[in-house]
Amino acid sequence: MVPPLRHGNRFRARAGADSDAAEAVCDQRRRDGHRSWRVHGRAADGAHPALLRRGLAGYDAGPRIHSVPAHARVAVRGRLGVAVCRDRRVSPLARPFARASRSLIRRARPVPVPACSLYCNFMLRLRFAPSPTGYLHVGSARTFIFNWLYARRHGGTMILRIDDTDLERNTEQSLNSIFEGLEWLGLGWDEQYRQSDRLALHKQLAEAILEKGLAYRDFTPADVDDAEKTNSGGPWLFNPGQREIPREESDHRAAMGEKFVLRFRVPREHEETVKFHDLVYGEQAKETRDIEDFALLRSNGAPTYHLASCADDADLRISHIVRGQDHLTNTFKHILIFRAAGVEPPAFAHLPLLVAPDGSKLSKRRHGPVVSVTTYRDAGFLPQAYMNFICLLGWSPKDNREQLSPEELTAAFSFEGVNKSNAVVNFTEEDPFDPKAVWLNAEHLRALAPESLAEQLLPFVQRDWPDATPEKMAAVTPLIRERIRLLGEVRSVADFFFQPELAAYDSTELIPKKGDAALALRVLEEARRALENAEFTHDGLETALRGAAETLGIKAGQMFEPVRVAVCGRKTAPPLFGTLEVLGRDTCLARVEQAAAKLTEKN
RNA sequence: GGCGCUAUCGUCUAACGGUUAGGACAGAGCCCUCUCAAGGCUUAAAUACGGGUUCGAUUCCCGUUAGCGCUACCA
Repeated sequence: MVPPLRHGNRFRARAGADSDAAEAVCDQRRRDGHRSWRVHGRAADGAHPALLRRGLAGYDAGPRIHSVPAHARVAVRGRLGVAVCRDRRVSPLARPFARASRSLIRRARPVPVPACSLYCNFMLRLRFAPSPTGYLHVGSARTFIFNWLYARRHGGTMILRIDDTDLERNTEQSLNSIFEGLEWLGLGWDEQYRQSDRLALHKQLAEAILEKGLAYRDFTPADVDDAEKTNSGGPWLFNPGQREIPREESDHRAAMGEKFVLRFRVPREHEETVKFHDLVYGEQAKETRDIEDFALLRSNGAPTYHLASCADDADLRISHIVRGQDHLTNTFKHILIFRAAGVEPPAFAHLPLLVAPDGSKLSKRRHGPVVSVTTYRDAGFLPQAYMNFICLLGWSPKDNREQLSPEELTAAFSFEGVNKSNAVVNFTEEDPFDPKAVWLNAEHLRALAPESLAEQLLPFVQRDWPDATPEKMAAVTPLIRERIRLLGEVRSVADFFFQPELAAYDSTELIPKKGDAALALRVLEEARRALENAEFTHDGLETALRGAAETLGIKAGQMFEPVRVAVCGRKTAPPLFGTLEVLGRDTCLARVEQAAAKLTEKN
């Protein structure tokens, strides 16, 4: 049986003996009757000194552990920590995920640790419980993020639980896609469970509820009730006759192998109101006469979502359930289950839904890949920008800030700021991304150090030009960083840097404003001379080309235009002198000569 | 149908009884400028509707309308 919730201790993490050393040990122990576990945090070289001082390195490495090791040792590396799971021993519950976990750990990126978690709060346990029936979509991602934010904000524990009780609809592919999405977000979690590993627990709870007389067996065959249910006008509450079957008869029929659904016996003897306080929606109440006798166990013996979810939430000591508003009315049923289990219900926070521009629910079938977070990843969104955007959907820091880093989000997050009405993700068929998301991404891109931006850009460039080098990328990056909004745009903005031969362009493009082909040719010839002799730096090139314009007696703009087209193959491009500098004298001369040839050919 | 939730510019949102209803994105215009961006300035744009309560309602209450959710042996 599920033991009642017990109040744990607020745990204050302490640094190791020498708080200035590059090693901090965080030794945590907890006994709750079900398991006890300890985590050793070992901060390797370069862990953030502030964290070491607070002794947080070990604990805050937590989010980097992607399994539930009974005894895990965690190393923290880098300025803000990448954890490496040193201990391969994985608890039986997590074993199915062990392989995925290792790859996640290998590829984990450092994640900023909020300055506000001054202690680890063992009371505070949040969970994200996706069901693997599709890819991770934006709404789920937001639910995950809000859970994570709240957990990190208050030093709690973040739990990932795969809700896969519906075996028929679950797919391995979907599971992978969820992990892919979460991996990209790079936020991590502390503990991980899979519901299908815990069926015994669910059955135990069902059993206990039946024993208490709070549930009954419904022997109505699955196909019978549908017709009656829908045409009866009022709400369906229960199948007639089934509630009253005496326990002995019920036991007997079950023993004889008759199929049944285990239903919760919602109290109907007298009027009663089920109440709870929602952190977002406030006081909620519903009459028991409006709640139907919902199923706990299906006729194949499998637990329903309601049962499995509550049993696990109780067993895992979940303190706050943060989930989509589509569960708001289900919560009354869950309260009833918790009550029947003899467990104090957790706190609830329901989140407004994310909807399509026409107000309909975001769905794969109707809206396509825009609902999947991997689409954003592939287009070149930065995870922190995506997180920023998604947080602003249904939540506000209330101080007019729009651009927030993950740390700032963590520090600012609270359920008070969560809005009650659904938020529209503004996309169209031509433009699959919300313009605000794109703008935020551009902002985050520019906030990145040039070196790390170059690093992120390189894989996108290499999709088209595998030979691109990090050095070249580093040189190009400053020229384009203000001209791209998504990492993926680098391919169309910087193509001429990486392409050996320029794509074909119309030679009339070379003709400057208020000029003709003859002028263009003169400009290119003068430019060639200038480029041959110029010092190949930004300033040297500017002096040379401006001088050339003067020699020809034309405006500087008329000079630059043909050169730009000759070198870039189009009129809109990054600033000219920097571009020439990066391209180098040989390439520039060759392209200018080619352009001149193009013009003469035509005449 | 029953029950529940929600309602501020095109979109995301602020204003928890007193504001010329604020900010951001997207749009328009101007400036800057070697093109394109970035940046700066300016501009247009909202309290769903009807009743109350109040000296005063975006804000509180009621109704209408609309949208969403739940109403499954899906989650």
